[in-house]
Parts: sequence; structure tokens; C-alpha cells
Amino acid sequence: MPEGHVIHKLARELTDKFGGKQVRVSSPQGRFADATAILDGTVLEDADAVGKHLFINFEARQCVWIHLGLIGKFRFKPLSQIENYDTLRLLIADSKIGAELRGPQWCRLITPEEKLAVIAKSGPDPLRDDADPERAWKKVHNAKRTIAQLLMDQGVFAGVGNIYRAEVLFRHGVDPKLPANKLSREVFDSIWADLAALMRADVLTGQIDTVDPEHSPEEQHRDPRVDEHGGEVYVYRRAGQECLVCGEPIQLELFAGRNLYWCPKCQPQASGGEPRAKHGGAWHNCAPKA
DNA sequence: TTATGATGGAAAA
DNA sequence: TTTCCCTCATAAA
Repeated sequence: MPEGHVIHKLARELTDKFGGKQVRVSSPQGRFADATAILDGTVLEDADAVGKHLFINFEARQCVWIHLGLIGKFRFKPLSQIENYDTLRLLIADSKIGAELRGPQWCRLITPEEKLAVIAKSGPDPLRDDADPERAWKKVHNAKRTIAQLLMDQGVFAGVGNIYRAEVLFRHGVDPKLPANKLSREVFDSIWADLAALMRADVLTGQIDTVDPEHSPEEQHRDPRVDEHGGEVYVYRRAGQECLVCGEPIQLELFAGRNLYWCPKCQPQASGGEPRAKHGGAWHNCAPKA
């Protein structure tokens, strides 16, 4: 379940549990065995994240670069509960706890210089204090592609994935298909600030929760599938269901190869080119449901 | 038992 | 733009 918040949470947990310690490192599946032979028994210094890239830094300038992709998982378990070794790409362990990596898009041993090159290629990450949103604004302001496409571009908004894209466009009443160069500076700024705030909260929980309390449905009307993506959302995977704000059915379309969800009434065509109307702190464009 | 889909991205076409 | 990769819970048969 990997958008940026999950990767940053993993980096913190790896640092907390193993930082500064000598660890056992293995690749029971064998596909990363060349690297784990080098790393086994060495000190794991710390871990950090940029966008969806996870870096685990070992002594002697050894860095493991992990990208979970769509289906990769990295979990902590008591050593005694670890099984299914045939798909276990990487296991980092002390005497009690194991961190197990399965199905990553990639997992490579790189040098600190190669790590810097990955970071340089990445766009600013709303989760990082050193992020420079101006870099993202310049790309947005000059792009002919839609804002929905730019939000998924890791060279523009690092760490944002399909859920945050759908949710932040909804929260700001922006038409997903608005050409990015038509997005106003004001709306860009509020989107960036909102991403930074939402993602920071979500790093702590590991879930994506985007629904403000005033729109949260009663317990008995909650979508039972929220556990699948962990958290309560306005539009993601809610195609055909009523918009939590206006009641209109949420739309779904395969757009540039990914599922795009939006509310046609809260995010009307061409919306986002003008600063949103500020009525009493509300961010949406739409009249509340009767 | 087999098929499907998913929070992603690179490579091929 | 399509194909492919890697995993696994869930759905369909």
C-alpha cells in the first residue's frame, strides 16, 4: 500500500528499530543474495525516504534502494512468525524482530552518489521539510498535460499517488482534466499546503484519511472497504456512490492508464483556474447536500 | 481452482 | 499507448 506516507513511515520505523545496530540481512528467495552477503552482520545506520523511494543506509557506504511499486510490501514481524520464504526478497532482523520485503518493484545496492542522483531526479516531496514547492510550481505552470497527470508525476509531486491525487483535487474543487498551465497560483499553493498537512498526519497512522469531520458519514454508512486502502476518502474507489458533500454520483474513468475518480458537480469542468471561493473556511465549490 | 485487480513505473512498440 | 513485472487478498467459477 505504497504512497509517500507509507514509505516515510517505514523509514522512521527502520531507523527506530534497527538504527545504529548490527543486523542480520538475508534474501531467502535468493534474488537479492549478492547484496545481502555483503550487508549481513554490518551496522544499519538509518533509513530515509524521498517520495516513494526508500533508502536504507548501512555502514561502509552501502545503501539499499527500495521501490515498492504497486504491490510491494515491507512489514515488521516477530521472527517466529515469518514464513513463505519463496517470495521473501529481503529480511533484515535483530534477535527478535524481522523486517520483510516482498514483491518490490526494485531493490538494489547503490552508492551514496547514486542515491544523490535519485534524489536529484525526484520532484519536491511535500513530506520533507527541505522541499521546495517552487520547483513543482514551475513545472505545473509550464505543462500542457492535465493537472491530474502532473500530480502523478514523481518529478513534480514526489510521493503523491492515485489516492492523494483524487482526494486533493476533490478537496480543492479542481477539474482533474484542467490543463496544468491554467491552474492558478493560489490554488496550487493551497493544494501544496494541503498535501503537506494531510500526508504528515497520515505518516503517523499509515492510512490516508482525507474526509473532514463535517462530511464524515455515520458509522453505519461507512464504506467497509476503507480498510483495503486504509482510511476514509471522498472519491477514491467510490465510483457510483453519492458524493459525501453534494450527493452526486462519483465518476470513474480510465485516464492515462490509471483509474481517475472525481465528483462532476464539486469539480466542474475548467474549475481550478480561478482562486476558489472562500466561504467560511470551506474549500469546496459545491452547495452542501440538502 | 482459476481469474482479477491494485496506492507504480520501466520498457517495448 | 500497451505490455510487463512482482504479490496476494478477494471474487468468480
